[in-house]
Amino acid sequence: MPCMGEKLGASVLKKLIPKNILKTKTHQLHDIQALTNSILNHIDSGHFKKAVSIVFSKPAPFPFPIYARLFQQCSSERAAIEARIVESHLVTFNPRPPVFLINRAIETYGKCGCLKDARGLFDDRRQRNGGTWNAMITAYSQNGDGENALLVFWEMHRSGVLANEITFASVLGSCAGVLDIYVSRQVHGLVVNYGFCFNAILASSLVDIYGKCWFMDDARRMFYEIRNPNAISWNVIVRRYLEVDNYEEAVVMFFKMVGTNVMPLTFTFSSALVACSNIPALKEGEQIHAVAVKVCFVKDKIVVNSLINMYAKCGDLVDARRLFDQPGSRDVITWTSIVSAYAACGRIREARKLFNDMPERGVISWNAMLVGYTRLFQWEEALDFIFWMHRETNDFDSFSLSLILNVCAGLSDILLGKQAHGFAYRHDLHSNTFVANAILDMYGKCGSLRSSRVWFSEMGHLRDRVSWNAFISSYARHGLSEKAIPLFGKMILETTGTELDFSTLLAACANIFALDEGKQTHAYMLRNGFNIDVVTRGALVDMYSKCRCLEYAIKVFEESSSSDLILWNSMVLGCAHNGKGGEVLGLFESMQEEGIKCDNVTFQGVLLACIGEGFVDLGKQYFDSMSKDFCIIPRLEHYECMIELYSRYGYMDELKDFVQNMPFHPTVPMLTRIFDACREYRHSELGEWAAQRLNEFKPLIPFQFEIFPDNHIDTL
DNA sequence: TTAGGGTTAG
Repeated sequence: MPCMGEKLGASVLKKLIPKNILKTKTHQLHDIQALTNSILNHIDSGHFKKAVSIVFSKPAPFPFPIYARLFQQCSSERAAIEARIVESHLVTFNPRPPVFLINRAIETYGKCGCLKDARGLFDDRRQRNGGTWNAMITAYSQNGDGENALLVFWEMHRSGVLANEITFASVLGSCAGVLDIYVSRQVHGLVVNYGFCFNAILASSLVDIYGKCWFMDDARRMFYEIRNPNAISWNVIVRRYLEVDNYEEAVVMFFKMVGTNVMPLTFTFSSALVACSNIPALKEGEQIHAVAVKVCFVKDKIVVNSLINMYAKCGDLVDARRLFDQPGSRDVITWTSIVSAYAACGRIREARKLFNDMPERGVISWNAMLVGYTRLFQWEEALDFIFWMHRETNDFDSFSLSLILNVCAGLSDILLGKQAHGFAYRHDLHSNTFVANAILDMYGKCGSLRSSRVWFSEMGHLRDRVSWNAFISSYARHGLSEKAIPLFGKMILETTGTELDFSTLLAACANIFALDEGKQTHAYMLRNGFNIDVVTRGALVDMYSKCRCLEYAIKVFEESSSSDLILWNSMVLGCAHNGKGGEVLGLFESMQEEGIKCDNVTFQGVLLACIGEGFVDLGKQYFDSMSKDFCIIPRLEHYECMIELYSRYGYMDELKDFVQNMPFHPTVPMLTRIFDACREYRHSELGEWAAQRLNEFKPLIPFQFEIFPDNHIDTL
């Protein structure tokens, strides 16, 4: 029953409004209500575009929440056309739409990548509040236009509009894109002034920015200012340490994170495992594996793939294989990881068997096999593989092409090399620095100094220190050191005097044993007050050692107390090449005492020292401890050293045992060395075996195949 | 109502 008041009100209304108008209005209201319901039903049943298609069926405004809902749908579906329809309806039937809906529209356009539409709405100054500024800054920031985001932010700041935490989140995101440290520091100052520096999101963004700018001290300081770092904060610090190549610290931070009971993200696991792979740090990798088991991440494909890689790179192929063999889904990355694991450590047959079984292959899978062949100098097999690759796929990238050029260089096949050069040219890969240097190296190793010269000149701005070294080495290889000397002048002109360039120059001197020029360079640096950093010092040690001036090399080395591995390796190899085996072993001991982690180069020096000094048993001990104690997979050169060690001192039984248990077939130089040793020490059984294997090698196949069937462009 | 990090293979 309606009450008296309602009855009275209704009768007054009836008297005031003419009967027909009231009827129309009521009708319209009913219509809009029906249409609104219909729109909402369409959205709820997943037919959002159908909902938008009927908005103009009645010439009247909707309640504001309906527009908000429609914009929200447009955002999540990235539907630009629909967004324009909704905005058009909004402004047509609402002469002054509320600011919050304008902000929604700007956000929606931002999400759809329509920055011009967003800016059009933003530029109507009559309707703006703080949210409008935020929406515009976010729109630019999310579309990778950090510069404009920052410009709008400075305009906002100048206009006296107060920023909030959301504003800074977008602004800092833009700083991370622009990577301008001066601007970033100014924004950091404002975050502090506004009192937002305890906001974990903003502080994590600052950690991210400093890390991306390689200011890790600032990043670390910022990180420790976060009261309760969350999973993203930890993820940022681990990732940033990884990307500045500070792998140890990335691993340390991962374990600190685990200690605080914050659940690591998949991203964090993969970053920490990559860091372990690069050190390499097997024990820590195993501990991360244990954490992954504990928090039930071992079913995650990315974590499993990262674990396989970690085990493989740390030399634990057994565990890598165990993970690969366990039931669960494998993808192309899982397969490529295991193929690469076998190929990289010389077990090329097993790698190939797995490769043949792959359900699908990507360019990286092909490249991984090719890396295996080239590391073992199996040029013929590599070439067959390239032919097969060419038949099966068109997917070649700059990495494949660099490897193909290495194979051409290994085979000294300039015709094939020129075809590869033509292929690079046609596919616009020749301007990639790696490819360009591989082309230069190929011409040098194939003996075409003229082509080297032309290509070196064409490389122009692409030239780097690798190019200079490759170019100058090709002169040295041709016994034309004198002709290389005038190049130094040009090189100095081109690479205007930073320490890095001096190290290039010194490396070039070392390559051609130009002691005088090396000394002059050293003197020039001292006279002109150039800082001798660790890289230059390594180059000086290397140059003096190669030029048989070990006394100077030691002096330069001893002037520094650096623990840089490359510098120590330069000294180790320098002593090894100058027949100072005792000093090498002394340096190796000092490295252990000072906690400097050895790598494969150090062990090469150590094994060379054992050869020089006749320490056969000790050499074997060092060889075994490489993988056992140092997680370093022996490379071809280490196997060569062991063969030389046994051959030179007549340890024929040990030689036989060693050679027949190698994870790959011996190369021609290895077989030749074994054969010679067998003749010298009269070991007919092994000698016959070596001779038989040598006879199996056919002479190099003369050029008869067309890898790249199109006409090649001979740019030279 | 609106922010941050961004994955593994050569």
